[in-house]
Amino acid sequence: MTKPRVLCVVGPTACGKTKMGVLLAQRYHGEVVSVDSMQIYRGMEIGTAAPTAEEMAGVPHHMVGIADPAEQWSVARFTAAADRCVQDILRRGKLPVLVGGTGLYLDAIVAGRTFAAGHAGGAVREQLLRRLAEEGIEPLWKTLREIDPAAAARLHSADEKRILRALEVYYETGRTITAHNEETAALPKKYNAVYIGLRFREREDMRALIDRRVEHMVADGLLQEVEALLSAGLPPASTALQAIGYKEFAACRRGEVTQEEAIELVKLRSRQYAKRQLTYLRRNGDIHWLDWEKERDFDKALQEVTEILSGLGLR
RNA sequence: AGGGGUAUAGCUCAGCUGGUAGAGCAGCGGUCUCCAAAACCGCGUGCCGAGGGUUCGAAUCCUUCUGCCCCUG
Repeated sequence: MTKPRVLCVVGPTACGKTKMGVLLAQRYHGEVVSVDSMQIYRGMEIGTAAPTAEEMAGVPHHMVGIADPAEQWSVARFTAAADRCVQDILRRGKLPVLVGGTGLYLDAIVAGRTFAAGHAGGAVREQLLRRLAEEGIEPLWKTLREIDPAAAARLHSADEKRILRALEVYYETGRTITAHNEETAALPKKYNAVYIGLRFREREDMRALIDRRVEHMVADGLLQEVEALLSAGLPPASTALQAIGYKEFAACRRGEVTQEEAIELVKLRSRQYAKRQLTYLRRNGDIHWLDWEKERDFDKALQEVTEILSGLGLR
């Protein structure tokens, strides 16, 4: 039995994934599944550059603006929900087009990866956090070294998040995270993914576009959007408030930075984010990269992608 | 015009009494299996403003010039 085919559009922020996703969905009779940890939240359209109804151009989009920002979504929850969308699209005989800025999420969906028990807010996690606050990370890291030496060796002793998670998996399941990871990594991928990557040949051109885009967001009312979100009374630790643009303007509202400083910070964080995305994607050797020269030329890009895909038997 | 101060990495600045320089931020590279737009790790990229002098040896001391800042007119 052959694995179902899915099309993936990847790349750093501001490189045209949204538009390319729509063009490809139109061309190949598909539907878009957004794979973005922040676009999933409602009321954050401007700052996350979520596709507008106009940009969607009639193509069905999934996983965009469907969650309350007060909710805590995570990789596990997201991938489970997104995969249901993918399955549904396939069942209806259409092509899933996964458009994603969140590399980990996309990988997890394509691999059909499952996550071990335990999650933020869980009893075990809370207890570990308490231990962290009281004792610091050293004792926790040493504990991990006892129960899962491989994980302790792999993780840097300052990596609190992953050390906690590794311990959590052990306490929740009685098995080490190393064992769990080895097992899931050995499973065949769930989907036959074709990757199209968008990026700029020159980093400077990407930066210029990011700067321009942030200015547009501000002009389009990013501040008001943040205001609305905050006045809705989000828990301060919300995942949604980790989004670039929101945390900076929240600081602006608290009077910690001026509006000008907030704008510059958003630009800075955005380009650092884009760099991390590029790093993450670099290890995936299956990506068909399209490099923009200065400006984005979607007509030309779509033509190139069509050639690539027809070579793979997609029409 | 006179007096004082300052000039060191892309930026802000350290560098005591002489031994060819180091922090933060930025930048670059990387890790990533439940907060991932997150978290964590690694890397210094330099004609120390220019010229001259003292010295075995000058970012450091002396001097001239140049730029910037402050004060007095």
